[in-house]
Amino acid sequence: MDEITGLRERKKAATRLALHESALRLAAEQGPDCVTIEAIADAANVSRRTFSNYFSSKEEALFHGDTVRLRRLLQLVCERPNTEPPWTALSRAAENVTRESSDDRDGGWLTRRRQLRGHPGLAAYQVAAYTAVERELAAELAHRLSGTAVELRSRLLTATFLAALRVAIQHWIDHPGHDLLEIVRTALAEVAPPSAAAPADDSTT
Amino acid sequence: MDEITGLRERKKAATRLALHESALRLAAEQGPDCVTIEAIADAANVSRRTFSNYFSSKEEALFHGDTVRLRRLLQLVCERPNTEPPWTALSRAAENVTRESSDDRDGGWLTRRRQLRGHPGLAAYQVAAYTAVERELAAELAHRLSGTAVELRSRLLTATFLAALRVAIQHWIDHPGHDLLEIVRTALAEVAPPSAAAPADDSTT
DNA sequence: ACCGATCTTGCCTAGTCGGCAAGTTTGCAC
DNA sequence: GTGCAAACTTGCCGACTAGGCAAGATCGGT
Repeated sequence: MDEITGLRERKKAATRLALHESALRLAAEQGPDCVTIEAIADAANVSRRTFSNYFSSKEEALFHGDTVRLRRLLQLVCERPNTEPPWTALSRAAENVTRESSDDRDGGWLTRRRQLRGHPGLAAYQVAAYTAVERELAAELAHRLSGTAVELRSRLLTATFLAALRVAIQHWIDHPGHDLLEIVRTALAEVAPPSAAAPADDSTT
Repeated sequence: MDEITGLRERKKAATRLALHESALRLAAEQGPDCVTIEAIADAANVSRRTFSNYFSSKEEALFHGDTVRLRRLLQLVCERPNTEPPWTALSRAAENVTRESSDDRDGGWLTRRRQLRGHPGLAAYQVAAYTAVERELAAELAHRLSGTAVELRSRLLTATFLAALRVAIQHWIDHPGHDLLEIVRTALAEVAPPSAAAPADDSTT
């Protein structure tokens, strides 16, 4: 990708990451509602106003990680060969992004995330992160479909896929000790459309 | 159900409905961001403070209709016989709630709703309404499942079903002139798990 | 008719969101 | 290096929101 970027871009990415991690840490420690934007900004050593330059709300900062992963997922799907059937492209991309994620998650991530579990007003924002890419992902899949009602079917495929992915990750957060990749595979297989033949278990990246 | 309620309950329902409809109308007319809570409250002839007694945000008021329908859906699913396979119970309940909805929607509903289409920050709240019932619905479905990983499978089933329902309705809003019930049927059939045999087309309510 | 529960309303505080205008940092061309 | 333009940070500001609290109004049951 864009390996080398200027100093400016790197600083921006650092600030955004610092804000995101401060938000996650503080929310896990004190509860999401007790944390003010000002506290998050302070923890990241920027002004309250700068926070607003990066995120439009506490919740957006909290789920920035999810947003990044989902955009990465979209990118991976776009990079898969056009000849690949839609569901296969989705599954392979999901497996890859799952593998990638397990690398750059630090130790405290799961713990903090688990402390935010079940908070009612928060789950909404997580789902919002998923639906934000839904239309773009559906548009990409539409290229790979043929037949009637392509638009409806691509949106259904995408929505189903994202829903399964979301449930898999939530299930993993709720039940410690399982292997995320395995849960993701199980979930995707469970909701795979009949059109998608049982995927051969080769690791053709 | 609870046919006869006291005056108090009826008044509460009326104000809640008035607030909801004022919100929908004003948001469609002036754009969702330009409308203040005060304006909505004024249009419904209550104080700004009373609005907060009913809804915790503009968006919650906007999508109150969706929330009601989804809770009704949950109720219908619970009322279906326990012997019915999960996906059948879901599909039948969805068809019924769709039929019911087409009655009590006034003429301007679809028009107003279409004007809110595509607003980015708004779609998030709609999805939130769906996920609010997801866990409850999954819990009900868990009773009807057997085998391994009941929790994961019931959540997957629910998430898939709700995603399909949401996409169907959005598709109907985006593309005027189609029959909602038909779109819902098509969508549900498209994502039906292989375990659910093609449903016989009898109208056993 | 009365009382207690519940609902409405206004007041008030803390917090959020985003425009604006300095002041500062970065990228780049010379 | 120097200088300039674009982009970023920051504080200040006003409009809006969320929700606690208490006074008054309304409803339901006896």
